[in-house]
Amino acid sequence: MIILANTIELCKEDKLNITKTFECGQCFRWNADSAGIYRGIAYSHYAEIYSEAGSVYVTSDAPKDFWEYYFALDTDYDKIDKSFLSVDYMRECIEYGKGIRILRQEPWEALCSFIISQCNNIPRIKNIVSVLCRKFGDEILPGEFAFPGAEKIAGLTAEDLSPLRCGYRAPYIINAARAVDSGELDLEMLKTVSANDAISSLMKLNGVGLKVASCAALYGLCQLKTFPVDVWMKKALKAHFPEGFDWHIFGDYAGIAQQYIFFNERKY
DNA sequence: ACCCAGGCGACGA
DNA sequence: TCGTCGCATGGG
Repeated sequence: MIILANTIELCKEDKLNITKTFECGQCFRWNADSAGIYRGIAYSHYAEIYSEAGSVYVTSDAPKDFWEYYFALDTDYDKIDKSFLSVDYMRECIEYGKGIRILRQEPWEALCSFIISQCNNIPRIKNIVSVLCRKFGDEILPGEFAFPGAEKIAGLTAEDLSPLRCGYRAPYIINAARAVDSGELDLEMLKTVSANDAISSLMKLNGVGLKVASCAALYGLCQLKTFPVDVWMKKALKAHFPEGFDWHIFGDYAGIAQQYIFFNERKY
């Protein structure tokens, strides 16, 4: 039995749709039960989150401020959405994805998760991340494990990760953890530089190319200008946008446009 | 048996 | 700069 401190009303559900936000492919640690209650852990805070009667409620031991930060509730999505409407196709994407918010995930967790994501499918990514946490993360509540920090993974070998069954990605994970742990790669600092510089720094890691670096920057470094292009985005760009379309037209919040397009293409 | 999955890096042209 | 291929693993 898990005892949590308190339940808060976080915001109205027109501002935050938890199903879309958790299922749009940006995170791998939140799962709903049959009643639609999401359980997961962010920055070592376990939470239960649900929507009811027009509001989103959070039960956790973390203050409201923390969840406002995590869900980026200070960001004006209505205004940003409007800025995308110069591109015709965005109207249907925004309509379908309304209520998605780009989470401010823990930087190392985002980087590590998206290294795992390469050439993989979402259920298996979630499974590998789950085993990683259960095997190497701190048990913050009975049966609930935090994402293991880079300092923890840095002390392991690729063989130690064999229970994950993550194949050739294991050495990439170890190498990235060591770079972060040693300070050679300063993820907090990369929040403060340009999106392009952040991506370039991430791409110095073995096994981190443009796509993984873009996802780590967008989801873990608050770099909303980055626009990850994967197979789904390539498909979407080909099908719904003119030849030679340049996504930079979406400006400083291109990453949010990307999420709408991606979600509309995959149709969760 | 094949093919693919929110890719990457090495290689050859 | 471009296409091609191997890389582990598991599911359809």
